[in-house]
Amino acid sequence: MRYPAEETAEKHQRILTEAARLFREQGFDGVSVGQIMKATGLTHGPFYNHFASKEALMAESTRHGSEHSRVALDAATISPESMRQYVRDYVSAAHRDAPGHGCLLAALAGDARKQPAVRPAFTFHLKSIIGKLATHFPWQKKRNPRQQAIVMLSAMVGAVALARAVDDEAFSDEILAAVRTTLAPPA
Amino acid sequence: MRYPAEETAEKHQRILTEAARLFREQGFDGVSVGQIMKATGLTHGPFYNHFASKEALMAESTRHGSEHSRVALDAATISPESMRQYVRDYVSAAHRDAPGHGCLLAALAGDARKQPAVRPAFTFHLKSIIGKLATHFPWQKKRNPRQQAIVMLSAMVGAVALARAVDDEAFSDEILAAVRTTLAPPA
DNA sequence: CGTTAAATATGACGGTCGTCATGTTTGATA
DNA sequence: TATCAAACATGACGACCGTCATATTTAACG
Repeated sequence: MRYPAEETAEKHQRILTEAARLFREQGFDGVSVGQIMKATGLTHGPFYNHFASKEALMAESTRHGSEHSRVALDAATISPESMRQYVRDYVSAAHRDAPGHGCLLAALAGDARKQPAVRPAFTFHLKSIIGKLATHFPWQKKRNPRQQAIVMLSAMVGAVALARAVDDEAFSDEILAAVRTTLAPPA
Repeated sequence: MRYPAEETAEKHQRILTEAARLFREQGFDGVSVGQIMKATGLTHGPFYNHFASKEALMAESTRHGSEHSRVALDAATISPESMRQYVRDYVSAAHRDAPGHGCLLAALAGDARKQPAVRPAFTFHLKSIIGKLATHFPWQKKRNPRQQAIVMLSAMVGAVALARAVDDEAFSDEILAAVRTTLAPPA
């Protein structure tokens, strides 16, 4: 049956949203097309009415997630304190425990290396985040804000990735606390 | 044919070594048992004469790679300058371009999260590296060496992971240079 | 209003993977 | 020396995956 254009567009967005979540939770290879379609309430068949291939979906869902994340960071640029809070929230147990709703960079850096189709979107996203951090974070030393932003974001991404990989909750918390208090000590 | 015990032990080690390399290059899910056996010069059959399952191999190859890496870091603890050089070599283009011969943490952090069997070895390795860094790196400020070590290693791992994921060599180099010169500026 | 084609469900095909079964060879052991 | 079983090669089985084929329904369009 042919469906109204509005419903079709909604389903398209739902596929993108569910894919972005599942990919961050389980990795690109850890999720099948069928699982994604089931998560949207459809069967596996109509997938190719919406996307050319799984690769194309990976790329597009990365762009989709990137846009969402960049909007969130933009909201934090309104004040120095909200920028510090952004960093604290990033390097937090809540973010560690919700990869499906968290940052692309921390969840998919390892996968992006092996997926040529997603690397352009991943690269664009990383450049964008670094640029915003360099411009809006309240740096103590005024020299080399871009270099400081790169180091800070590397530590943020590394800390969350390691905290997620570790099998010892106290140790995981220690990693997050160390990086969090170093980068953005509480007021 | 039954083979001499010595040759069998050699093959066992070769499987471990090749698996550790391939897993770091392509991820746990990106390498099949058959590929690993082929890399050792055997067919897929005898795999189960050496390991109980692919999961068991993942865990054991992680322990194997961990031991290798810890020996390399121990060699660097002989002097403050060699510790700084260790950090410079870690955050380098050479390391970025050779994941198969590089650090477990940067190559497999994302995969370890999804593989319960490898998380104990991964956790042990991370704790070990942090402990050695905290003890032997020539910190400027004498306070909280462990916290500084955690932040430093997070930035190292994050920088290499991001530099590998990015589709722009100049940008990738910039990430490495920023973190390298911040953490261990050349003498 | 009649025609077209888009979106869907069901099902199937080829490939890959982890694992196991089987037969064979031969070092190790008693 | 005779027996045992470990290590190997070949092959197969069942499951899953990405993709495509087909038929059906019906919104959209001329």
